[in-house]
Amino acid sequence: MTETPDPAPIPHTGPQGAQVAFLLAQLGEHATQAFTRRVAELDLTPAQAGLLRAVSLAPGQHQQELARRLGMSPSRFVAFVDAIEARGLVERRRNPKDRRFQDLYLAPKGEEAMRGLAEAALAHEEAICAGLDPQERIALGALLRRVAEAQHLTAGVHPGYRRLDPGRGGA
Amino acid sequence: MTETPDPAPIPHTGPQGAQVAFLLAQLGEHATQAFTRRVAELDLTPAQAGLLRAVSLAPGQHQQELARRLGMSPSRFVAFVDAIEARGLVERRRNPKDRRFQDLYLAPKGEEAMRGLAEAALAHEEAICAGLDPQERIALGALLRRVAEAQHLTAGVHPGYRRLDPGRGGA
DNA sequence: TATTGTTATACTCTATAACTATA
DNA sequence: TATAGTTATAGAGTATAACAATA
Repeated sequence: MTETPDPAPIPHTGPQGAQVAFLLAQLGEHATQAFTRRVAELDLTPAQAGLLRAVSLAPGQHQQELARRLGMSPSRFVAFVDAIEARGLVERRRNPKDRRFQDLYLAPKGEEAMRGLAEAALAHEEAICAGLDPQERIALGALLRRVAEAQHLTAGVHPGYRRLDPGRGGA
Repeated sequence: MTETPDPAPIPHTGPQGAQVAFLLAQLGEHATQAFTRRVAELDLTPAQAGLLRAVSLAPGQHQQELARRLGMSPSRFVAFVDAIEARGLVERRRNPKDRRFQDLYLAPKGEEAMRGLAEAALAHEEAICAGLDPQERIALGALLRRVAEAQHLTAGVHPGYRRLDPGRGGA
């Protein structure tokens, strides 16, 4: 009989050969989904949260610059910003020195959203780290930073924005 | 020219509030992409690798059972298996006791692919853990397992198979 | 002429739902 | 009648490429 001999689910990688790598992929996916649900309570997607944060960090960037950073095509970025602007979270302003540019600024409602996002991020961190004591969290953070550094992910690659690099479809 | 005032990229989460959670998301995405490129050298996608592994672990499961485990809809699973069967990696066999079932078995070329995947998984693990010494790898694995356990991810949720839970789009 | 932003078209991917065979 | 598998249709999401405005 077949009767599902082992009910253990199927990781995409052999747990024997790739323990840490698989755990990272699994937990990363989980963390991303959890964050997605959390910002959904603020009626935001992770990409929208990323844009608000980017604009908040450096107001006045123009669209193509932001699109490139978020890994979006310029054409997609237009509709993306349309929706956020329609909700009054960001403002487009023509750059007076070069009227081709549309510079983005945080609107008052956008700053309010940023405060909500900061709270959400804290709660998210707390939820993900549940089960670890403060020392362990520090140790884990340090190890993860080491790995990220070794992988040359020095700052941030904004997971979840791009689908797959078009130039990577090797072999 | 605007000259990109600060070259710092944009994480989707504030690095202040969510250090560990963000690192997990970032590294998980990175690990998944690296694995995707690696199995692409074997002309496989992560989902295909997952199916081969699932069939290898428990031969003779029928399609809907496998589809459910991999988080795919049955209809999508058909074309998915078609491609893998056409390449001679798996075999469909009608279950003689109940001819409605199509049971899946690994074909000889599929077993060969599994050996290649085992090698790839080892190399992948090594690449991801580069920069950590053996003790640190053990420590990191232990911490990650603790987190996974606390999140009730006891075994494996096969990241990268599903796009987003359809029932999760909460307000 | 070159570049930003925008729009329009086409394409890929996926799920929903109808259909066939078996029980 | 109910279930496994299959097929067909429709929908969402995306990128590529054409277009308009500004430099």
